[in-house]
Amino acid sequence: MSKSNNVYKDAFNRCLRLLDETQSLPSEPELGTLLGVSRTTVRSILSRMEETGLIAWNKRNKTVLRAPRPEDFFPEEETDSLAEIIERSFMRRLLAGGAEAGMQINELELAREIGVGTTSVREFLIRFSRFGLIEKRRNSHWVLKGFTRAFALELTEIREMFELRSAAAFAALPHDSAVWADLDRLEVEHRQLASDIATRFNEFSELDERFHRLIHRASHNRFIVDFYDVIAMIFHYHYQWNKAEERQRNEVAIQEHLAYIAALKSRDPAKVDTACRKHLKSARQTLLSSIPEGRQAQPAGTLSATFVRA
Amino acid sequence: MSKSNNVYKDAFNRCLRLLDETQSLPSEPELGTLLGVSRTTVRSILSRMEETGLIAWNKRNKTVLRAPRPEDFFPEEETDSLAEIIERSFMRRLLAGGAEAGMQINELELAREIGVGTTSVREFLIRFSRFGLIEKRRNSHWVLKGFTRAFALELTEIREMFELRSAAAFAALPHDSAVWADLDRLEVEHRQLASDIATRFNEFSELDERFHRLIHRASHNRFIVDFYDVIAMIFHYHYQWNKAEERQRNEVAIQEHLAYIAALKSRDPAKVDTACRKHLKSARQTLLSSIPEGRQAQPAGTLSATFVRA
DNA sequence: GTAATGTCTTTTATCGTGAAAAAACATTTT
DNA sequence: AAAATGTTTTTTCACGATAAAAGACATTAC
Repeated sequence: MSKSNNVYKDAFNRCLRLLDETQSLPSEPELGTLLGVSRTTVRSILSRMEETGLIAWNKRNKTVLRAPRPEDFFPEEETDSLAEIIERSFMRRLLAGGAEAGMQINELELAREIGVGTTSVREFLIRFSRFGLIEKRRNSHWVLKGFTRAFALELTEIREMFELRSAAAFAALPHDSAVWADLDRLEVEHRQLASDIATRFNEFSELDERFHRLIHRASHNRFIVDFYDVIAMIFHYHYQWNKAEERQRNEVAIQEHLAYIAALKSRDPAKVDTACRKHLKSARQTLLSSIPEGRQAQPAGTLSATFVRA
Repeated sequence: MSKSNNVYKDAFNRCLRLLDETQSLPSEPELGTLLGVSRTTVRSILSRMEETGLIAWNKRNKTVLRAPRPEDFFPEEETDSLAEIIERSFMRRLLAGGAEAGMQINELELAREIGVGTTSVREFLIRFSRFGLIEKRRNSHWVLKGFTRAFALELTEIREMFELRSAAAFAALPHDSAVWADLDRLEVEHRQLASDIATRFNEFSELDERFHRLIHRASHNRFIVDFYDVIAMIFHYHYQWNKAEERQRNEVAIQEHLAYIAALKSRDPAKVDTACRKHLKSARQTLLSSIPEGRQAQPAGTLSATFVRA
């Protein structure tokens, strides 16, 4: 089957949305930059749009003929990259229960169950290993370390160390730094979300990530910045997993963020430290409360073969 | 060509060295544990040893017939795993000069030059990416970030954060913890090396790694423990690269380690902090001094095609 | 009956291959 | 001549296949 053309399909869908806004599309290189793909892919997209009567295409002229209809779009599930598919599938198994620490992970079985090649699974596992949830035995299988309380505590320990340092660095940034404008914009977004919390509370997790990434970036340290990938990944699945009291949790977090932002703007190290610690403490609490120690295993019969008892 | 049998060859060589010490070899499972390989590999080894007249093998009886000769060993270079070969080759290019930040890394070219498949190179690059020296552009090539002064500073910043915390945790460990015996043994080894420094100064880097890993382990945090892989990797190549004043540097480091060990044994947090800081400071100095900012690029003609100007 | 050996099965490591996508080069248009 | 389009080449991504190595099961030895 070689390679799926999800890059093309995803870019095509995104390009369709552009059609609503304009009468004619920009040049090929410009479209490429806009969509984040090469000109080769742009031309494939344009070809199909011409074929399906969406545009008239003649050299530099790309006139929009009609608005896109739902059936013009490629199905959502065909636009995901293999890596995303594998990650989702793997995380579902990991969080579904029955995945206890010490179990073996079978590459071949995982590949079969997801319906992909072993190479993709191997590469995924290698990439995934930096999250500290799995470990490789030399010349042999992977071992699951488990999404345990210990894991959450180790993760938050580093997070707190890194964020306190980043926040201090942030507050020390010169007045003319561009980050202050970024922070102002994020503050506005926080206030907007706070006032619409009843309907939009599920938009918080995305805002949360952008806010913390901005702060971590102030460290100017690639290891700190990169570590946020681990946190983001865990929180992403954690948010999906634990919907209990989501609205209230997010409401509290927004207020903590606003206090945190105010402290940063004061540029007073002590205030920053206090606000940061307070928020990190409740973030840790939230994460820990979602990990019931001694999670019950599923009946053996329904247990997927991906994770195998050692 | 599929898979090389380097596991077998390496284990065979190690098993040859066992022959000197005993009259007869232990059971197959026991040998497997000893050599860190499966029984399948053990049996291959025994088969060959029988064929070449090294042992007489009949079921449980594995009698040594003669001492191994140099020609019995497999050549060293055939015992390396592909990952090691690729890493060495990659690092040589990286440190050889001409590899400037921003250059593109070409998987296919790298694979061709080393003489391996692209899959192995891809997997290596994914694993290697956690060291922070390269970065992947989505759907595209890898970008070299360069072994620069900035990299060294970011690395040491994290190292210092982690080691200070680990050292404090170490000193707080209960008296009956097994680590104190480990520390005592390391202290003895340090003293021995110090007295033989003239001839054995090059053995320090291995001792250095063991010492720091022991300390980091006291953090009981997988992210801290794993991060030492990054440090170890950089120092490993750094030691190979920068041989200037190696003996004197190591002599100083040993004394700092001994002071550090004494501080740990005192279990006085303030003393530990001071000794740790002092050592980390000179370690950073050493690393930084080996990175000449604005390293000169080689003439374009001799430049390997692995790294390509963007 | 425990622990070894002997045999068979499964999994991992690596390659070559081919399609998707990017990138490079050549040509045309404004 | 700068920037677009048209064309060709190269690289990345993903797969199935195969030998090495691990692991599981069956049998034998102590």
